[in-house]
Amino acid sequence: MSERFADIILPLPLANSYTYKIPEELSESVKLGMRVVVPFGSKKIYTGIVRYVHAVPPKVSSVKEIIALLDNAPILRRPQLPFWEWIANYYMAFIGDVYTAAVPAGLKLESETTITLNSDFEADAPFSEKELRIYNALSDNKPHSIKELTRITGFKTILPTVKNLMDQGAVSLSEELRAAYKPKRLTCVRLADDVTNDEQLQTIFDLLHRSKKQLNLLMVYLELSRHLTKTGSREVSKKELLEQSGSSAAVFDALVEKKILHTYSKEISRLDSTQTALQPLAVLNSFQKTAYRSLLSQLKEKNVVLLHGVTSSGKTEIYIHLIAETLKLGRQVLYLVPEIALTTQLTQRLERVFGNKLGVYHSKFSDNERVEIWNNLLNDKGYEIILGVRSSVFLPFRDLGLVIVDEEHESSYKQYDPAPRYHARNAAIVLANMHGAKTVLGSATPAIESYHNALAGKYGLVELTQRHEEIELPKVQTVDLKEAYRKKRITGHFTDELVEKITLALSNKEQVILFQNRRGYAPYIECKQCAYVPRCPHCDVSLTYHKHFDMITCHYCGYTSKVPANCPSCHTPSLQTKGFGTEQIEEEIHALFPDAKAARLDLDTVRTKKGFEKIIRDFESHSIDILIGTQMVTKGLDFGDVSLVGILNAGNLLFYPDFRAHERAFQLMAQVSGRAGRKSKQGLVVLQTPETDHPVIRQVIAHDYKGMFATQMRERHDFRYPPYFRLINIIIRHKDAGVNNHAAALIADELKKLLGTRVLGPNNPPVGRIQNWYIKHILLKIENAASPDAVKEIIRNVVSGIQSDGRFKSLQVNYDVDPM
DNA sequence: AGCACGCCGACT
DNA sequence: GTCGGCGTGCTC
Repeated sequence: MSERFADIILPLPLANSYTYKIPEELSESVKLGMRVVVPFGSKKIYTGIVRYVHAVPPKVSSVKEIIALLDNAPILRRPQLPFWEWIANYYMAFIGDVYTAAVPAGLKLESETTITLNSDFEADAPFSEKELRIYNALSDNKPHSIKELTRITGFKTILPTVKNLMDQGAVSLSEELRAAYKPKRLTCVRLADDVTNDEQLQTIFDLLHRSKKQLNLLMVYLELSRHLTKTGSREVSKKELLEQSGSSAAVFDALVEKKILHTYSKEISRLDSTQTALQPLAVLNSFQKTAYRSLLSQLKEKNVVLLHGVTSSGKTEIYIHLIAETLKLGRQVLYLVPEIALTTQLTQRLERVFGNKLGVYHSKFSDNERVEIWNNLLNDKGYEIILGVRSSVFLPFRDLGLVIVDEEHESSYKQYDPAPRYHARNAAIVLANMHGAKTVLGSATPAIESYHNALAGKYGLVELTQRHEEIELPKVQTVDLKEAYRKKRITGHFTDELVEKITLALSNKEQVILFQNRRGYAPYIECKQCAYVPRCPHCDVSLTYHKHFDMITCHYCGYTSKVPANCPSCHTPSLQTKGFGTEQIEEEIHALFPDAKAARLDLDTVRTKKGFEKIIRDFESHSIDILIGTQMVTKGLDFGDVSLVGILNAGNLLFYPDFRAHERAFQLMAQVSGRAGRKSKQGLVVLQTPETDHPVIRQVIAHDYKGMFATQMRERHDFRYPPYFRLINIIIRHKDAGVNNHAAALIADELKKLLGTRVLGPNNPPVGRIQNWYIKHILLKIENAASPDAVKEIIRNVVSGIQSDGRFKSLQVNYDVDPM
């Protein structure tokens, strides 16, 4: 039989795929989408994905062999590989980076790759010296990683020898690699088998009449297990029993010893599937019904429909009805949400209706939990609905019928930091098309692009203008910050008007949300003598002050230092904090309203999965009166008793050097305003701004999304921005500022020769140096009619031309397609 | 990404 | 005279 080869995707930022020989014994079993273990370079072993199987030997002198096949069946399903390829191509990313982002780490262990001795091995030929050394190193019967073996034996390259040993059957890859994921187990308790009726139970009670604690524990068990009621029993865990009864493990052990209780181990899902009774679908109100019907009929015509519904119009209820319809057809649903923020309240709502058909996937989950979701989906164990953030577009769906992208305007759908720089909303639409599924985009303040697509007929459009339960849209009142400062009618960052309204709300036992967009306004230290500002030694930014630790930190590279006692420049003790963030607002609130309970909701207080939920619960239960937050408070949280929302400084939002600044400012202010208002009482928004007459401010006051849209479309057209043009940002980095400038200028010149005025720059990004890498940007504005593929090809050619120039060897070039 | 190879500074 | 710094190129 002829030799077979496989092209393998490696979890590395590499442009080319690598071809390996398929060992004879695996030639029948290696299939697309399966995981294989391959050697790469002199030392490393990676878990790769089979992309193609073919008979064409690669044009290299030596072809390595696949070491092992990890799967009996592919871990990727039908459209996943083409979907990865689409992302890599559209977003100009390496497919290896897509693989890294898509598959949980537990499914692609690499550096931990370990080797174990086979206990039943019998040698039929003597070992070579090298083989023996490795064999001996493993003779403690513990798994050892390739790295460890290299260290122990002192050999430079041990892989071929390890491979020989594997071929002889002496050693094999440890099971850890195959089963990196271990199911979680839980110790449960039940009554001994021979206790079947009340009479026997009575005997046990008599037996225990001297052992009060044991009797008590037993009673708690009977209660928890509902043994005494007729309506079915439930399982009780040992942990739960001990907690509920307050008993010690000794008391428990005594009952087990007496063979009254019996323990057993149970495999449990790490993902909470609380067994609550399912609720039927809620009845839609008449506005929702109309919208729902319109949605259904438009979904027949269009693949994508935009649901534009004001805050609190009950979009979620409509989604739930759509989900139920999709499930009836036996198809799956992907429900995308921007960040963890939404999931707390939403999970409960969906779980009440769909129970354990719901799987949740978000960034705070451990890798084991991610692997569990992946495997459950892959093996069709349960999940029919996935509620998840951005990266859940990569899960192995069997048959998607519906994709919901909630708060579709949210910029957190765009990944920036590690490549691939993909937009989950747009990628989800492509994924849905690959599945033959429909997509519903939902927002109270749609992205300009989405609303444009809807008006242009590319998407369907359904508008919901009525809030449920007759909640009126809030009244928005502006306060002129400039005037307040001039007339000294301001304390810290609170104008007299805002203080007055907060006082009123608190006296009515109503809750308050204060919004402070910290971005770009982080607190920093300044010398009041010489105006010196401490800056990061590796990046072009000033350091952010953290009062809590009394340290200054760089948000780009993590550089941290103590605050110097004296100014390093003029040596006087004149350093003081400047700017303000939520931390300072919280402090001012404590000074202004010492009796009110205030809490902060921002990245610092939400680091843990519990942190966010606790703050939200405390606010829901009125343990907190005032919630101070960043954008996080805007994300779809519903609280019943918020009567007042304060926006501390709209100027921070309006004067951003970004073509989306006004759109975002409107969205943020509209969304945070939407938190105000209760049944039968109109909410109030106090909007502090340096410019009360700014068009965006006027549109926020009037709740005029369409006005904002019209203004923005004019600007986008005049200045050649999306949705009229596509943007591609080229990010050029080098350790040497001069070389970087030179290279950027050459790339821009070359591109201008080919693409003319579509090329802008090189520009200086807001932060021109990060971790000692100097950065330049070149922005391309491509008309919609042009072929994006052709443009990307031109860019790649120009850049590779420059990179092959000896002067620009260590130049780094990255791309951001559709930058946010 | 990570590792080896290769060419220039501070040490036995 | 060597050890080791990180710049550069390659990995099927």
